[in-house]
Amino acid sequence: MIKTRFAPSPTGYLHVGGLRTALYCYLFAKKNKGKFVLRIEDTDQERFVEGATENLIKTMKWCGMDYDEGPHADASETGDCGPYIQSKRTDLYKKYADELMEKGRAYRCFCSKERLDEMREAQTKNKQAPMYDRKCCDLPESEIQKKLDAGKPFVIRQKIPYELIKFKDLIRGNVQFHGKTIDDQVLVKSDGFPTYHLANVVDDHLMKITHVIRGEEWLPSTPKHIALYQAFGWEIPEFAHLPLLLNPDKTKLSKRQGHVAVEEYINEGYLREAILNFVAFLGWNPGSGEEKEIFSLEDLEELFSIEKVHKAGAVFNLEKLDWFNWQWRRKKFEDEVDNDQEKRHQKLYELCKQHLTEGQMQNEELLKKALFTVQEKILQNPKEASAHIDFYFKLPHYEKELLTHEKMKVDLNQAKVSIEESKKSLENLEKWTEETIKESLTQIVEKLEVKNGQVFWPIRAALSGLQFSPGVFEIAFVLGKEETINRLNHAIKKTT
RNA sequence: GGGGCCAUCGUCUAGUGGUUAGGACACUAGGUUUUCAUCCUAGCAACAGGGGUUCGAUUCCCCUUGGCCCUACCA
Repeated sequence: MIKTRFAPSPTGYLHVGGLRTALYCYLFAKKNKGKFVLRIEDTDQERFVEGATENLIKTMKWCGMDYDEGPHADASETGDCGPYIQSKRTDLYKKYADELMEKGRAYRCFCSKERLDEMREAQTKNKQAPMYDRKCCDLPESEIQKKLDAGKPFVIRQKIPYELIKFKDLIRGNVQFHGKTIDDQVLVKSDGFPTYHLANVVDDHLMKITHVIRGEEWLPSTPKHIALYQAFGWEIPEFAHLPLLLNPDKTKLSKRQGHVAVEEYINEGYLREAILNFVAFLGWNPGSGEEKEIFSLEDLEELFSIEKVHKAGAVFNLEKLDWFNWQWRRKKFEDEVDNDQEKRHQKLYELCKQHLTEGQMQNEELLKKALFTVQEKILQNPKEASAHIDFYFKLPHYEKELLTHEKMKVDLNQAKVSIEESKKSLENLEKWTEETIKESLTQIVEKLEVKNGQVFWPIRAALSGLQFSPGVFEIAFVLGKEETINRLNHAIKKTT
C-alpha cells in the first residue's frame, strides 16, 4: 500500500510551494490508490505560532485535499500511530535517540554555542567547510557521567558514517554523497525536542510512509536520513525531490517578492481550481503532446505521474495564474448559470455584491441590468465591478472633448449633429429594447451619411461620460428612455 | 570555502539520433457592424558554450560557463 505524507511546519500559513508539494503527494497517493497523511512538524519551540496549525488545516480543506490520516478538527486521530503532531510525541523520539546511542550511531555533545561559533569561524577563515570536529564523539564514559551529574546541557548528534551514501531519487535518478562531507547532525536539541531529521525519519517509519515526496531543499540532507534508516535497520522509503518554486529572479520563492501564502491568493479572489491547476503545472505536465491545460483536481488524480515531474526549478508566474483564474471563472460561471438569464443575473450579483456601494445596492433593478453589461469584467475581476458600473447610477463629470474623436473624425460639430439627430429619433421610439435602439441609431448613420463611429462614439460618450464603457445600445437600454434623453440633452448643452 | 542539483522562446513547457523544434502565458499587428475588455487570426521569440561519439546531434558522453539549493540546538 502506497502512502505519502505532507509534513509542513506550522509557520502561520500554507506556502504556495508547500501547496504544490502537498498536491503532488496527494495526487501520487490518489493515482496509486494509496493513502495520504498530514503531519505537523512543530518541533521548533522558538518558532511556535498561535493558530498556525488550524490555519494550515483550514487551507488544505479549502483546496479540497482531504487526507486519510492526520490531525482533525475535533483533535481525534485515526490509525494507530497518531497523534500526527510531533510536539505531542517527544517521548517517542527520545527513546529512539537512546537506541541510536546504544548502537554507537549517535553521541552526546556538550559543546557550548560559543565553542561551536569559534570553531566554525576558524574553519571558514581557513577556507574549510564548517563542520563539527567530533570533540565529544569519543568522550570516556566517566567524563560523560561527570558532565551529566553536573547538569551540563547537551545535544545528541548523529555519527555520520564516513562512507559513500547512494540512493535513487524518483525524479533525479542516482544521487550520491560522501559521509565525510556531511556534518554530524544534531538529532535532539538541549531542550529535549528532536530536530527535523530525527522526528521525520522516525515518523515516516512508524507511519509506514512508502514515498517521501518533498522539496529539493531536502536533497542534501537525504543521506543523513538514509544513514538513520540504516542505523535503525529500517526499510528505506522511496524519495522524490521536487524542483523549487522560484522568484522571477530565479531565487527560491520568497515573501519579499510577492505573495507566498495560499490564503493571500484566496483573499485576492483566486479560485481553488485555478490555484491548483496553475500550481500543478509548475514542474509537471501530462506530457506526450497533450496540449490541454485546464484540468480539475479529479482530472489530475487520474493523470498525474511522478516520472513527468521536472528537475529544474520553475518561476512562479502570476500572469499565467491570472489566465488560469479567468478560464476557470468563466467555465464555472457558464456551468452554473446553465443558459438561464435569471440565474446569470443572480450569479453576477453574488460574485461582486461585497464590493458594491450602498447607492448601487439600493436600485436593484438597474443594478442587475448594469452588471450584465460588464459580465466579462466581473468574471475577470469582481472587485472592479463597482467602478465599471458606477456611471449608470451617476453620470460622471466630463469635458466636452470626450464627445469628440480624432481618428473617427468626430469633431464637436459632428458630435452635436449626431447627438441631436439621435435624440430626436430615440424620443419617438415606442419599444425600448437593445434591438430597437440599435435600429434607430443605425438609421441615423444612414441618414447623415457618416460612418458608424461618428454617431455611436459621441452617443456612447454622452451616455457614459467615460472614455471606455460597455456598448452604446446596451447602455441606452439599461439607462432607460428618460435617462438616456436627459444625458443626451446634457451633452447637447456642452456642445453649444 | 565545501557538497549537491539543474540547464529548450522573456515565463510555464512538448519533443526527437534526421522535425519548418510544437503548445500556453506575455508581447505586437489585424479582425470581431463605435471605445476598453472579451473573442478570433497572424506575427515575434528558444535547444548556454566548447569538445567528442555518429553518416547525422537540441537529443548520448565529457569539460566549461551559468543558475540554484544545502552547509543552524530552522524546517
